[in-house]
Amino acid sequence: MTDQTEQLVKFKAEFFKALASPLRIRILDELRDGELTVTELRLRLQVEPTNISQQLAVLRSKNIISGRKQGSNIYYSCRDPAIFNFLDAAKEIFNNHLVDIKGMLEAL
Amino acid sequence: MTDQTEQLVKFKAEFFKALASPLRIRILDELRDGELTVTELRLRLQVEPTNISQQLAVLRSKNIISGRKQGSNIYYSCRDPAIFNFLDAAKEIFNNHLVDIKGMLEAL
DNA sequence: TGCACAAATGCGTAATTCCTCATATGCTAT
DNA sequence: ATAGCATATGAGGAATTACGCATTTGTGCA
Repeated sequence: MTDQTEQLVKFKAEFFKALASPLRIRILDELRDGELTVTELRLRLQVEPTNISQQLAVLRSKNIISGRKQGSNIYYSCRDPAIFNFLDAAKEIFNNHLVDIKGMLEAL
Repeated sequence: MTDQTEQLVKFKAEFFKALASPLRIRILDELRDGELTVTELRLRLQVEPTNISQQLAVLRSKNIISGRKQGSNIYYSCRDPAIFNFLDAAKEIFNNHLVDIKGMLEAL
């Protein structure tokens, strides 16, 4: 395995890790329709602003979102709409058969 | 947010978490061309068999791979080829602009 | 039965992650 | 300047994860 391939695999893993959090997925889902501030996110998701900030920092560090500063607010948005396709593709895989969603729903 | 949506988000996160490991990604890449045993995987990846077994257990627990027992060997394979499309889709996103691959390659 | 190999499991430790609290920075308006 | 809001950052604890080692289970063969 070459160094470059190894680096690429690491980057892939980092990318997946960035998505591997319920709160971060919910944040990204909220950003589907456009940019939002921390305050708006916190109101919609009912989560501590500090927590929102930290998860945004994770997504920022992986270049998944970016912030536009205006006044005392920062408007966050997704850098690449392909991310949303990606999240939806995950759902497709669930629907296929990977996860026993049927069992999950029945258990509720 | 309904309970069902919340559960779905958790499942998504779990799924991404399963992919968020360089070793697990490498294992899946090896399984692209067909099933392999732990021994074959360990020889190809140069990793302790225990470690391989553990990562296979993670992938198994998320229903991403499954094992077929034959004699004293267990042949592992990916349950859904869509997984590979999924991994490749991640690469597409990198190529777009999410991760600064160019900088990464130059740093080598 | 006993031995050798394949694979899984349990345990211990170091590292990481999530979340909360407290504090700091930056902007706005008075 | 000072007060107040928006956001970020740092420290801490609880929970989770990764990896190595030792042990166990299961299979095939002498």
